[in-house]
Amino acid sequence: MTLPEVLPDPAPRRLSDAVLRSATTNVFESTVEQLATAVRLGVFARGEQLPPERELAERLGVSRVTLREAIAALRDSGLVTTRRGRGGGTVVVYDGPQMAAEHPAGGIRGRRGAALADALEFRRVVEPGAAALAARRSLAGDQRAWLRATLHETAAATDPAVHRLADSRLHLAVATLSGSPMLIEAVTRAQAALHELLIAIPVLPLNIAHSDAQHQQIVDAILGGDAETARVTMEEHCDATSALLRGLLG
Amino acid sequence: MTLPEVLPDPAPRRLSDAVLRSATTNVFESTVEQLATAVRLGVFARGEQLPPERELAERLGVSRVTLREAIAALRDSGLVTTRRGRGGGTVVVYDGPQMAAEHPAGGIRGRRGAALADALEFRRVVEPGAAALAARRSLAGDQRAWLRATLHETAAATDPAVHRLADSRLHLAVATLSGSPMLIEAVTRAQAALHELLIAIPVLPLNIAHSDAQHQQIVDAILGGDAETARVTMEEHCDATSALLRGLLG
DNA sequence: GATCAATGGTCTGTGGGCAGACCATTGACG
DNA sequence: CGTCAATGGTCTGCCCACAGACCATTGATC
Repeated sequence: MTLPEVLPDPAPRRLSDAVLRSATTNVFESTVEQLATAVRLGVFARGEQLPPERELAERLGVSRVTLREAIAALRDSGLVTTRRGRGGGTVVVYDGPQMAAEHPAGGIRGRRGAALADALEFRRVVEPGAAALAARRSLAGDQRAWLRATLHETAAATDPAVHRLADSRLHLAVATLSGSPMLIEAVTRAQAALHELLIAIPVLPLNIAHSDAQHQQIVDAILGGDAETARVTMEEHCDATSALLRGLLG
Repeated sequence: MTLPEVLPDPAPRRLSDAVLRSATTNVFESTVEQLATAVRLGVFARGEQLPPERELAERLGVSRVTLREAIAALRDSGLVTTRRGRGGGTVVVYDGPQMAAEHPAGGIRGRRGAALADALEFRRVVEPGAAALAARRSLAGDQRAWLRATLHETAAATDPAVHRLADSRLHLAVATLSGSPMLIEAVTRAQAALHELLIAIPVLPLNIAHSDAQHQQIVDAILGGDAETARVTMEEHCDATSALLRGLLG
């Protein structure tokens, strides 16, 4: 009897194998996942209040009971706290990730590693695309200011954990300014999938400086309406990140 | 009292507005949607059998009862037929879309039009990305043959409805050969969103010839490992399609 | 200081979707 | 020609999620 060999999925040869996806998980878990991701990616900043339960439940297309259970899970994880009464609500207390001191020994392999490699490739397609699209838009004054402010926060962050959070926010801001809901979702999914990996990036000052320089160029290109530069620079940015992570994937 | 004015969503200024999505629909409907889309995009060819219910249910992450209800819906729509017993199963009888004789008067506006414009932009990002990625892969012999065969079917289709179906299959095949599940899903969603629009494309022989020439170039570039040409040509291909559709969006 | 609006917290009944067992039908195969 | 494996069809009990009403707490506001 041979050992059950764990292989990555073979490349599909039939469309039906490639296209049919499962994607069904229970509502509670996906709600927890979505909220936890939003908090961990810095969509809600520390100290910021979540919307009231009734409103948030409607926005997420979920019943209030389920939303409350999800929030309770976040509370148990120490991401948020909740206070009752007028002026109360649920506020974010999350501080930024615990930066990994060491790489996971031996890398990440198998199905898990394949999913991460996939996310890296996906990201390299959608983030440059979003940057180019944002550059083609005629952005309103407050949108331009918001982008500049987000860039500045990222550059100003000294603590690695804070920098990681600000970086996510910047990338999501670029996606948001593309104005394409489908692209925003795509970038969000890529960032969410990679978040745990990105935490493990070596936080050498040189890396951060290089990354911030690219951020600056990307934002300049977007504000200057130079779509091609925005795209290419974002590609290089993604490639730089990938290179740093390549070793982690075994 | 003023009329309730229907505005497109304003561009978000806060990440939470951009990132939090609802995306909750009941399992039955999304299963119907997914299967119907697969059939209409030609993922299952006419005469082809769907996998047995037990297997398909597992692949879709859905209970067999729910899957059966979804299949019943397809049957009611005349997309498939079902026979019992050994050698039985559910067979696709769908022939291809009814090509629209005329453009919808006045174009498609409002929220619906915005979603379609979004899908066009999204497609212009993910399809060229998928083509470039496919070109970078070292494809196996049968994968190369499959791509060539799919291209040939598209070029050989004379009937507009058949051509439409083959075109979808070709684009999905390119995405599949990118090897990235996230990209495959992205392209599938773009194609699904645009399918009803693409049906309305004027089927002038000149348009089809131009489209097929681009298909040929894209496939050549992928088989030749020329990622940049594959990307650029696919971008032009998407742009050409967009231009033909622009008028439909009001 | 009294009021009350805004917010989180709880309860109840209903329905959808599930797992798993079992039934019915058909044709492939010996 | 008989068997039986493969497939669709049905039934039962269970649990999750929902809608919506109601309760409890708090602090703005007057």
